[in-house]
Amino acid sequence: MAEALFARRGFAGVGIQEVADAVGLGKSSLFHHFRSKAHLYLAVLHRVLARIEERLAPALEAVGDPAARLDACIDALVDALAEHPTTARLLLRGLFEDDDFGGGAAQELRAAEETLARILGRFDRLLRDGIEAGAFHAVSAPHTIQTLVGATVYHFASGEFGDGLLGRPLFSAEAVRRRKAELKGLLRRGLVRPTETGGST
Amino acid sequence: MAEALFARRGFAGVGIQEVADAVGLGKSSLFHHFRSKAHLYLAVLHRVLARIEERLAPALEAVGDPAARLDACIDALVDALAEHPTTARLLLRGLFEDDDFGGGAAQELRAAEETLARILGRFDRLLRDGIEAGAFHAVSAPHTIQTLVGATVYHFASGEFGDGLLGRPLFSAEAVRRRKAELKGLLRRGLVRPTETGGST
DNA sequence: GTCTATACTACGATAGAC
DNA sequence: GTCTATCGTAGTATAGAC
Repeated sequence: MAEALFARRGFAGVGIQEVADAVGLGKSSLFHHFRSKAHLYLAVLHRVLARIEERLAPALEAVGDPAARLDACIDALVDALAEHPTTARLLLRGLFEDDDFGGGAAQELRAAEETLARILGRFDRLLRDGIEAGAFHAVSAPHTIQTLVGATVYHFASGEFGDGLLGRPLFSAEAVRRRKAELKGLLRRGLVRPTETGGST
Repeated sequence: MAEALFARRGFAGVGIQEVADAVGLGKSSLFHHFRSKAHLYLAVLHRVLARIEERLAPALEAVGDPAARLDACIDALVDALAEHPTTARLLLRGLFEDDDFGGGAAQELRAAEETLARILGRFDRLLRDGIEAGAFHAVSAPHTIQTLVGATVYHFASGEFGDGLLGRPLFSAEAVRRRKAELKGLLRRGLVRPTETGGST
């Protein structure tokens, strides 16, 4: 699959030939389905973003206690990223990489950017609502989003390095479960304001 | 500088020609200083890692209250990453990217990996010491390191995306100052255990 | 230590047969 | 819709003059 190749080595690091071999076609056949390499790459990226958005939608649209909503979002995001080892890497590349797509695929680029903006806009609203309601500490929403992205997307994109650090595969069921627990624990203590009724001690 | 080029577009995305033009030399002259493109890239990466280690050393070697040491490390790490816009991007690539350096530059690759391991080993010890001393909550040290890396390295590597999210340049003095404050606040509440004397409320 | 020239390969992309 | 063949460019790397 082209997705795995681009996730591992990025837009510039993968050749059309390689993709063609992986899907069992000739180079030229790929150009019949995608006008250029940039179109192919952006189509793959957008598909990943759409999948994330779909997985996150229920949790992001839920109503109720902000802290509970946040927990649900963390669970959904981690589940979405842990589903395929390629997802986080591709997403991380889309976030920080500054490839030159030549302007020919401007429409596909904007489609991906808009999907990303929709997802982040909902996270932003969740955080701001929670702060306004007094459920969260008065943090900066953008900075918290960045921390959240780093703690999830980067984590599952860290590949062999992450495996070595954890001492076990990043995508093992145990490591995924632990990631959720660690992250929710940190946020519950660090972001959620203690309620009046019943201290934690 | 080659550092800026590799930071922006990665190992595969930059050509020797481009680097040569940037430093005002001919292509062939570069091969006189570096045996191959991989050697050049890894030399750049290692230099960045060494710079980080140098900047972090004082904070990591300090003694005293674990919470204060952690704060000092956050400050030092953010300062190091904020010094040049290329540092975090190059570092992030080194962490998650899986380029094929052809095995010819195995020695340079190991040198970079060892420097990275030294830095992370010290962070690991700081966290474990703090947990053992009862100053930190009983979190997973590797997971916390991943969160920390994501919250710092990813953040300063996020480029235009981060600029847009924050509404101001990532590397502006105000944004850097805010990053430190947000991060230290999250960790003080989320990682550091409240002391017996004097609750926060 | 830097240059020109070149070898050789791979790249993205196109044309046209089937 | 897939193929073979090919174009033009750019890639890494080497050889050898200065």
